[in-house]
Amino acid sequence: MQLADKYSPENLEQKWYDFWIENNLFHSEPDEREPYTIVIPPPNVTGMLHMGHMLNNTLQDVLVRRARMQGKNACWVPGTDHASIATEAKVVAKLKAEGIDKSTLTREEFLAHAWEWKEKHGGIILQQLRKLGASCDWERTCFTMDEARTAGVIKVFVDLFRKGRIYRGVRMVNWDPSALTALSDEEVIYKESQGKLYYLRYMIEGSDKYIVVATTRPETILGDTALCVNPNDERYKWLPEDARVIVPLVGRSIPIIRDEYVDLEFGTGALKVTPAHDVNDYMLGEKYGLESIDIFNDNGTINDKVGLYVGVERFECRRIIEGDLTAAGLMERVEPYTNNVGYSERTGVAIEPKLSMQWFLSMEELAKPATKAVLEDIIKFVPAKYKNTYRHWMENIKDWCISRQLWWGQRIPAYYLPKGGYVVAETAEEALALAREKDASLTMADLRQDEDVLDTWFSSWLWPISVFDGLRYPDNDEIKYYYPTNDLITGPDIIFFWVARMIMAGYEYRNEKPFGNVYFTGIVRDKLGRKMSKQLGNSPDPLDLIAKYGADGMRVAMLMSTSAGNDVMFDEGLCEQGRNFCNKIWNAYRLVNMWSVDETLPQSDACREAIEWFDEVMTERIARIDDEMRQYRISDAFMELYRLFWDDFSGWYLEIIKPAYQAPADAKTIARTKYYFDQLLRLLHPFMPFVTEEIWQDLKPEKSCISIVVAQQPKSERKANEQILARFAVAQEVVSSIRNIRKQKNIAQKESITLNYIADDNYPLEYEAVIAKMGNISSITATTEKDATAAAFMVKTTQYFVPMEGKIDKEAELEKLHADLEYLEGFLASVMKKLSNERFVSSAPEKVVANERAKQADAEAKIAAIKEQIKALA
RNA sequence: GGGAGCAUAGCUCAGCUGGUUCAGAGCAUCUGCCUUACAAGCAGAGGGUCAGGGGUUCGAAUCCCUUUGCUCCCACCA
Repeated sequence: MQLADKYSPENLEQKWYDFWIENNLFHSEPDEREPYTIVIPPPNVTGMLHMGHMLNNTLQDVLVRRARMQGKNACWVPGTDHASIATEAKVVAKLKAEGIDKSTLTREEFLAHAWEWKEKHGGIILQQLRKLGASCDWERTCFTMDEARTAGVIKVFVDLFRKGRIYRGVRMVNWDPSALTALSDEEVIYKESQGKLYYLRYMIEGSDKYIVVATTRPETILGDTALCVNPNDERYKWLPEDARVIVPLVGRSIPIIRDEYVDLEFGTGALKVTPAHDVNDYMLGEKYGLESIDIFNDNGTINDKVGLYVGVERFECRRIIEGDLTAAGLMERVEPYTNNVGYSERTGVAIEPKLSMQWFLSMEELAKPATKAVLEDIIKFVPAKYKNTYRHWMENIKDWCISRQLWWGQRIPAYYLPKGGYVVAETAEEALALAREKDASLTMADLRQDEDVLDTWFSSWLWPISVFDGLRYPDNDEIKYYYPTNDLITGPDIIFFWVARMIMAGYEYRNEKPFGNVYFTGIVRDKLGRKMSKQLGNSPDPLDLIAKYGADGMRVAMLMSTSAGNDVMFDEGLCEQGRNFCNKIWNAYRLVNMWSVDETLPQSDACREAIEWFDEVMTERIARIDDEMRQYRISDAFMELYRLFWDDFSGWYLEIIKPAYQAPADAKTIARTKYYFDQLLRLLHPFMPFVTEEIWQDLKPEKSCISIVVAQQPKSERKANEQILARFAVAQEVVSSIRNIRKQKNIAQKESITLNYIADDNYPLEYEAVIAKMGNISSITATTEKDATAAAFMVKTTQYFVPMEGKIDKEAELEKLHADLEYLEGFLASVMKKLSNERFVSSAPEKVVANERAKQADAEAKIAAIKEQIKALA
């Protein structure tokens, strides 16, 4: 077969992906084999593939493909997340662009638009994953809002409600005035923001004195219902016990309360209390029975409760009120101020703390087994440092606000009764039955279902169970077989949103961990260390990169730059390196493929030696790669393979066995070489699926096996022979020294040379044939004579001479020898210093001391040899 | 404010149980090669006070303390 001299992934990747799908190689059904399961972190249904997905899914695919090749029943379940708030925002924006306002639509009409949007844009991301080579079981594709998943969610809600874990109540929540919904604490991002600190005058009722209060939010004075000072504050001791102040502009009279909550150091030591719009003020309000005045509409404009600034947007109001306060002489001063402001994770607008009626899930009990599982390594975190983060959050866990004032999502299965009260049930029929227990006259028309939907994460947290329909059918064969899953690959940014909650759900609904290991990836950054973002425009389109460098090249780029938990500094150069590696593999195959085989040709010594050595290399590296993979040191494992293929196999092994131009190779060597190639391809396949399949199919090492996808990984079943490896390393060093001499003396590789050496019993010269081949040496001879006219070098304690026929520069040679001598004497001195230290010899382990003695002997031998060489030259 | 982590070659990082894998890899750089698999290649070279200081130890990149600089998470005093 004629192969192009450049590897071109374009057509071939699609060809093999189709081949894998046609042959159903990624599909899994429960059987007698050991299962290996990964559930994908479901991307947003309308999302687009970005670099983070590439990293995450490359890693998952490596693990899944490897497990599959280790004889496990590998199952990677793909799917998407309905992403309640993000998707709804997109649909609202799209409708707006078409001139349709969401508020003019009924719930049903809106949902029809949303589903239409989902059908059109949904799942594109899953198509994109195929380009990467992801070996997902596509038949199992799930959606967090499909029928089975929704049924599971509703069942869980009802169950938790009946267990008393879900409750409804008015609480201070994070309100998103843009999405018009409550958010959980985790969906609020705090950022430092430049603002102002306003010092306002609150006139004391019936007096011309006033108290100055510092606030960052002057517009909230509309909702002030008290002023608070610290009881220990000397500055306010003069205030009468029952003093009251007048809220500026508003004119409302409010009490002064005294509480140690107020920080004496901050501002003026006086705090305005707005129970409806600040979490801490809310607690003060509860404590002192203060009135709570909600001054905002849901969209963040001022409502008509107070009668001022009605309909004005909150930030606009702040600007206006600053002027009005100043005009009224109630503004003491304004200072620039930096403070932390919470923003909505999804819409980016400033969060408004707001009192509202929401559904909550009580977390304390759920957290207990989940905390234990991670702390005791029943679930292993990689890297382990995230255990601390997890523990801290779990031990201070707060109740989860699970209701959202949205339409896109699972509607809360609570039904309100006409005369107050409500029932919770999986279906309207069951709800009616329950309602009738309270009032037999009720009909379906009397029930009004809660308008809210559930937080997206309330479906995602069930994902490892729900993808196997283990909530509706807890005893089904699939869940029993695939659960718990093995590895979860995700980012640390969703450790609370998702990971922790899945663990809680796992214990609550399966009484078992949802996964055995969690591998946390880092964030993909650009090479300057900046987070990739649309705004910065520093995020390359992964599909463009795949088109340019091939999926394998892209995967290599991700693999080379990632270690668990560390951010990835992405550089397009890495893709290039990945592509080059594909090309290297490709060309190595071209080489092996082009040799003709002569069945009668005996195996040369060089070939025999190379095979003896490479057997040990493979044995050793396979063990090392296994070990690294076991520790999830995926990047290191890959790098090990990269060097094995490039340096050891291509750079040494193939060069040694390579026949002269157009000369045939012996059958034995070729067979072994193809065997190595097969083994290497299998090792590489999980990392680089396409190029390995392309070559493997041509190599056809195993006729009965349809694809490398389902071929088995090589195993390391014995210990590598260290002696062979060490002795070959000596030979390599000899070759390398010869290359140096060639370079120094300007002797071309084509020009053959001779080599003499002084035999050394400690290090007998081995792999002579390899040295001869690689060094292009016509004869290697043992002598006892030093050769002053030769270029000399030393490996271990053996001296080598390359005869130069007088081309030697004596002075330069001597200079070099003296430099070596000086170095060795210094080295020996440091060794001797250690060995003459009584305490070192007595307290260091025997092995270490013995090693120092060996170093001493070596150095002494070398020094003696160099001194003789100097004598011979002089 | 609380917690975690990081600092090793120009860049990205290994270095796991203190001691021959101890100062390493890949990339980049420089030099020489268009050598019949691959210039997307080959061969070679340079480059580091292991952030600073102190301690423990026979011995420290590695353990402890400290200073400095950076990152992340949590909390959210208006």
